[in-house]
Amino acid sequence: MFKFVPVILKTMELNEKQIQILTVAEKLFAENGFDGTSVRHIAKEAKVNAAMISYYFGSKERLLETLLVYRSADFRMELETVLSKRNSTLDKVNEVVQLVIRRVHNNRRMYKIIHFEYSNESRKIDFEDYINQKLSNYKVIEDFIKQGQNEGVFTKDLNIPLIVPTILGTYFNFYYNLRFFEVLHNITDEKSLDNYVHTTLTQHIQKTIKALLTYEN
Amino acid sequence: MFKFVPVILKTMELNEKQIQILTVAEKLFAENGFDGTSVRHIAKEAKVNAAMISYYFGSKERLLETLLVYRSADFRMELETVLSKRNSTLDKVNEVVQLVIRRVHNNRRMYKIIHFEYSNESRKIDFEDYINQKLSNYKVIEDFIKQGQNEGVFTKDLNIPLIVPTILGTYFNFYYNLRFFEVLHNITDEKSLDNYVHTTLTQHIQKTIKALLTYEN
DNA sequence: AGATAAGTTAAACAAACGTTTAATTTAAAC
DNA sequence: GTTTAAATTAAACGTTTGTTTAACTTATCT
Repeated sequence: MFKFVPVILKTMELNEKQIQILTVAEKLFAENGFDGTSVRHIAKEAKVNAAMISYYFGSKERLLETLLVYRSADFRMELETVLSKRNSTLDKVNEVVQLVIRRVHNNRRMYKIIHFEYSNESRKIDFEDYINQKLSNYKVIEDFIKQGQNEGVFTKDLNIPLIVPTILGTYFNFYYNLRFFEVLHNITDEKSLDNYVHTTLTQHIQKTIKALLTYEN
Repeated sequence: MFKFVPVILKTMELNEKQIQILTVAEKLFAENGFDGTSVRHIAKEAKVNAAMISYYFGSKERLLETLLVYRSADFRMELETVLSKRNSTLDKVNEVVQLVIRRVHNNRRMYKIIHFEYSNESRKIDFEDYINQKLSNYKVIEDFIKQGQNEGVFTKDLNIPLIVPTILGTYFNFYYNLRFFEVLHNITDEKSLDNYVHTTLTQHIQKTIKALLTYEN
């Protein structure tokens, strides 16, 4: 008769096996792209039968959507926590940059998938959650910068919507050309990559943003 | 008996039909990814028989390699021309940024393909030309910045290899999230996109880089 | 323990993939 | 004008694709 078909709701109660599949899928999607990754490849690496993916997620596309929701946790809260601390405005800039870089570095695989699939018109993936989260985060940043401008700490002549792209872009252009930069920077393994990102790269971006925010022509 | 198989040499003599195929392929690869684009799709859009692609390029992968070589013209020369002009160091910064952005914006589709396929380990595409060109361009930039430091115009405390990623990254993070930014910036068609990139976005990046280069802690 | 639902599997499905073949048309050379 | 090579085509090749089916095992519940 009727068979049970698991439907993943907004509540997202995922069992171990589902998380296992999502983790493997994220890795393979980021490495080989969505179209470059087959359901059988995911299944093999996750040590499950290929039919389990249709069974649990409905389809390969719904698997990706589930992954994006699963990884899109509450970044806005973290952001507001940092901004509500009682330190100087310029120290807050440092902390925000550090937080953002730590966040995107941890989720770099998911972001790579988004960057590639989001501008793909033949894809029917639902990116609404991603966009709403991005807009919400932007508003927090915008408020912070306008406040800094009113305090007289930041220059008035700023293109606020382009500040976040400078932060994220520097990171991702580094990441997307990693095979080029690892030669220049002695990055040999995951650990040295983490270390480089969290020290040298973060410092470069912090300095860039502080310079931009305080630059007077 | 033996059939003629065109081999594309370093000299790259491409006939009209080959260029037609390359142009369509570039568009589709950038839109749907390498794996998301089928040979039949390219053939249909370019109005040639699908077998012509194997006939002219050997394989789908060799088609991509040919495209990359075809698009990798002499950027280094342009760069050196700008840097040899007799204007101020800070004006040169503006000109270099403008040149770089114009260049990557014109070739944004090719760069998108590279960003996605370059970090794809299952791909056997040959990126040697791209890497060598990138290294060569980096050396020119490095020399210019060190010279500016010696002149006392730029700060000594700089991470030179990360300056180019800040320029390119800002552009590409904007481009990869275009569907997000076009809402904020009133970008409706190709023309308004070009205009935005060559004025507002370029100015933002110019200011960012000048601020960074002259920033003293 | 027996009944019902959930989980798991190998096999099969049609569709799409990149590439090759062989036949034919078009162009170039003499 | 005949010959030879290049260009073009439809059809077929063998794989691989995402998904479904139906049979089976395991777990849950009364």
